[in-house]
Amino acid sequence: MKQLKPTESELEILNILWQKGPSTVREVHEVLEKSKDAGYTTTLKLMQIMHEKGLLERNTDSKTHIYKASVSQKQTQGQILQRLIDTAFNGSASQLVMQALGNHKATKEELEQIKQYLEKMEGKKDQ
Amino acid sequence: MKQLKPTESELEILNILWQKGPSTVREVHEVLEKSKDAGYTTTLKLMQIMHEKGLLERNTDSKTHIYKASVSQKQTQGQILQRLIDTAFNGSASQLVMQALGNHKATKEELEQIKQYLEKMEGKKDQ
DNA sequence: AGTCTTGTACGAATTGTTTCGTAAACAAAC
DNA sequence: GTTTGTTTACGAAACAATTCGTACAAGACT
Repeated sequence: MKQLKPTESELEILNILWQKGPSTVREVHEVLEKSKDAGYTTTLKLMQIMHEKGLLERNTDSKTHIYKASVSQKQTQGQILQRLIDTAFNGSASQLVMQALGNHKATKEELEQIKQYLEKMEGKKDQ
Repeated sequence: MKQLKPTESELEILNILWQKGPSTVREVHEVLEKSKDAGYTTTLKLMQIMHEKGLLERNTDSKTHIYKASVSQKQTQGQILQRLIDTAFNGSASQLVMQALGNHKATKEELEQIKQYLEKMEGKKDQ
């Protein structure tokens, strides 16, 4: 499998497409604008490059092209985390997890959810 | 406080310095070499740039300079995670946590450690 | 002193990322 | 059918990150 490495800007776009599903450049751009200051053609160009790289697929049947992510959210997130764990967390996933929890004040419900998830994992390990 | 944003290569170097403490360029380079293919002067240049940016301090008393990280591990990790949560995890820290746990097959001990950490946090919340 | 080794400094080439101006295609509105 | 608006395409500029060649300094070793 290819090791595609989205840049920061590309990640923002991927994240939007993962949320919204297939979208036009304008739709993506309108979301992007809220958090970022860039022109329409900049977004367009980025998405064209992402298409060349294989990060996005597009349907060009109509004049207005429809783009969608061609990499899965799970897998991409996994790759990024793996790299981050290696480069900044000295290979320790649990260090990353605790740092994320500590800084971030999750709600009680979120914490509970994570705890259940942990128990499920421990259960699997014992079999 | 300034928002310093180490690049990927810079993070690798920071991570080494966080582990080893103050070190010479050669010491850092020798660790770096194991995981990466780059010449000595490349590492040197990187560390000089990091010094200019304020990411590293150095002692130039002797001919061979000694560098150390001037940003804290905790805070830097926190910033990076925050950015990552925003751009790739749609603002959800718990999504990141579960993804990290799921992909990464932590040891039983690590899982236990995280669970204890969670309980401690829940305890604090109730007060 | 002369050679060797190890180090820093500097500058430049290379590569990757981001940004946007401008032009051309196309359709809808007048 | 000409104007107006929306879209894609292309190219180049601006910026940032990475890499390394080369020169020079300093101490260590004959």
